[in-house]
Amino acid sequence: MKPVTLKQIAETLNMSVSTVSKALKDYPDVSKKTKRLVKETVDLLNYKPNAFAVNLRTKESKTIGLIIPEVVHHFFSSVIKGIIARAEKKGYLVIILQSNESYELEKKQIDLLLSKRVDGILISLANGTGNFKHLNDLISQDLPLVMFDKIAKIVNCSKVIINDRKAAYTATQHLIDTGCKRIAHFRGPLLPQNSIDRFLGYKKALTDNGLPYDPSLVYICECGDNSFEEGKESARKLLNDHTDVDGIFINTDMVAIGAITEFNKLGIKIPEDISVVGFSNWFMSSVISPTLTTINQPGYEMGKEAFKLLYKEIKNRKQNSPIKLKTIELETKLIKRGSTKN
Amino acid sequence: MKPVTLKQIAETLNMSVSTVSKALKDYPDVSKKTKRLVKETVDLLNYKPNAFAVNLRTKESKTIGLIIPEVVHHFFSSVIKGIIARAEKKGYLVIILQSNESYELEKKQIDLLLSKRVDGILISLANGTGNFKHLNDLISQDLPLVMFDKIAKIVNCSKVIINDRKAAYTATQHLIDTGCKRIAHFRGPLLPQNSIDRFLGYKKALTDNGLPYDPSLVYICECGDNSFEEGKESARKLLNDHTDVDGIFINTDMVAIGAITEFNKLGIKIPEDISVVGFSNWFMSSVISPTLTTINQPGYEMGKEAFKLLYKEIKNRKQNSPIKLKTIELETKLIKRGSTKN
DNA sequence: CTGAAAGCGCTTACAG
DNA sequence: CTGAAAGCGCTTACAG
Repeated sequence: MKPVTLKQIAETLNMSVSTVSKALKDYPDVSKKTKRLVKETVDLLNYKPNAFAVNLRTKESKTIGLIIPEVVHHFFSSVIKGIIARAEKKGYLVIILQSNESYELEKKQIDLLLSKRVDGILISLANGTGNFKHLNDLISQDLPLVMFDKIAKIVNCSKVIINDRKAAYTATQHLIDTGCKRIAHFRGPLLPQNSIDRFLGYKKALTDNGLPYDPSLVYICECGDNSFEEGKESARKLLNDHTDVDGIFINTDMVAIGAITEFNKLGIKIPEDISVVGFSNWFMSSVISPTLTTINQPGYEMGKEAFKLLYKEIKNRKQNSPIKLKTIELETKLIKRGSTKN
Repeated sequence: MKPVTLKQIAETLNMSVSTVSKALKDYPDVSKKTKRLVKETVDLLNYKPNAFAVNLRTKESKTIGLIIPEVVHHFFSSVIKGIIARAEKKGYLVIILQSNESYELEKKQIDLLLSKRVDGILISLANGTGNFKHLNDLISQDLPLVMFDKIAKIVNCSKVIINDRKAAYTATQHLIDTGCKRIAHFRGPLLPQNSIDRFLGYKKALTDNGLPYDPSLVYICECGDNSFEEGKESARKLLNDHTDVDGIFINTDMVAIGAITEFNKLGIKIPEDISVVGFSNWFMSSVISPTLTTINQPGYEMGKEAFKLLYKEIKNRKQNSPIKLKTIELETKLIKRGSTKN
């Protein structure tokens, strides 16, 4: 059963293809009667415009690309949900690609999306990405691009972020306020901007409060991702290296939960012996024992805002309106729970 | 900067568009020299075929649609990962849509994908879906369709499933084998086939072991999804209704973790007072305390297999080969942990 | 108000 | 080995 075409509608009605097309698009210079007739026949024959032809003519696909480091991840899957919810409302579909934190893959995927002629791209950078030519190429080709969460400051496009530095400062300040004097930091992998910013916030909170900054208290993740296992391992290392640490600010809830699990196993009391603050407010952080004090990171909203920005850029480009790049900073919040003292 | 077209390549080389096109596709009747020349120029000008035109000619989009009840979900996001990994290898892109467990949305999304002319559709049914006309329509339009996890047995298409009934039987048997005599079941929402099958497996294990089946021990989720809150609530209800229950088989790990959290809070000892078995082997089940005995449900593999089946169908249809529908049943496994007696 | 025509950028059967 | 031509199914500027 071949799909019905405009031509067939035209033939059944003894009209020209142009008239049928215009009737369907409610052109004002088509008679009411014709429009009615066309619409009836379209319903009757269950006509659906051939998207391929429409794309070719309009040079639009009504599809955007999304590149994300990892799909199986509480925060990112919330972002995805926000993006596709918003996109669907505006009639856009979302092609999703996973970079696995690899720069090489990310580059290839940008190319793929480009050759598919998506109308725009949303991206959260891979941890491995330290070179931004592939992104600047997009911009010079005038393809709307919005970065979110893991961004590169030097790339000249719209962004949706949180203030990682400020949030990390707040988290660390909370540890200090609840009596911690010797505060460690699990900072995650080296490259991504948000790891850097969270580290800087941690450091600034220390020095602002007159506490010495000690690099040996900062644990870097060599494996490249923020895993449960990493949390366990860093926790063990920390106990081995230091006996006086009374607080830790951890880059990500998943890692924090790993650390807590390990501390529980080793009989370290939280928060009595060591207080812990995580980051992201993953659902699980309210479930483990003790519950985890953390920073709420609004994933769903981030997805929504990122799509909204992209949509505006696509629209402006179509109307040749000037494009003003924008960086939206979403609010974070400290969620106090059982892993820190009252 | 407009994208480069075949025509421009042809002009720079003083060739016809046809020759350039054929050279690019390595037609055997084009001279080596021409091919070389064309490929050089293509690289030089950074030519990328216009996907819209290619789609229109070949009537293929090299894109498939994926409809999934919920993105923010450990099991489903693993499936997504498996699908896009496999799809990328075969040169297919994946458009992802979320039905929010709603039949109406699911129907609309099928329509959307149809009008986008995707090459095939992968779907896991919404809990709200009790009517299958929208799916049968796809089949009668000859669009490749593969269902996974939450399927409808009566729809005549390829499927990737686990044997929910058998897995539930194993889970319940394990409770019996470890000494439980009065076993409850949190069965989740009413409609989906896998809830039904897990319930049937539970029931059969009871009767096969000479234990009475008591409907008052089966808790149905009214809210329609399997949530942490539901687990807490059902746990409370259960304690209120019954004092002699010594084991529960729970539909999903998320719900089981809710229940365990509630039991922990109320001082119920697991597994001494009540043993608990979950379903899906979510990462978190190895982290909570006590760790959760559960059934491993291979999400990533399911995604991979589902795409492989769809790919084969797409290929066969192109070659007009006969299409043989297939149902793949993936292995599940009981993972014994701390929430059941040794 | 309606329709003929051009064209989007490819692919491919056909001719030479 | 190369190229002219038709056509995929639309949209839209233009003519009448």
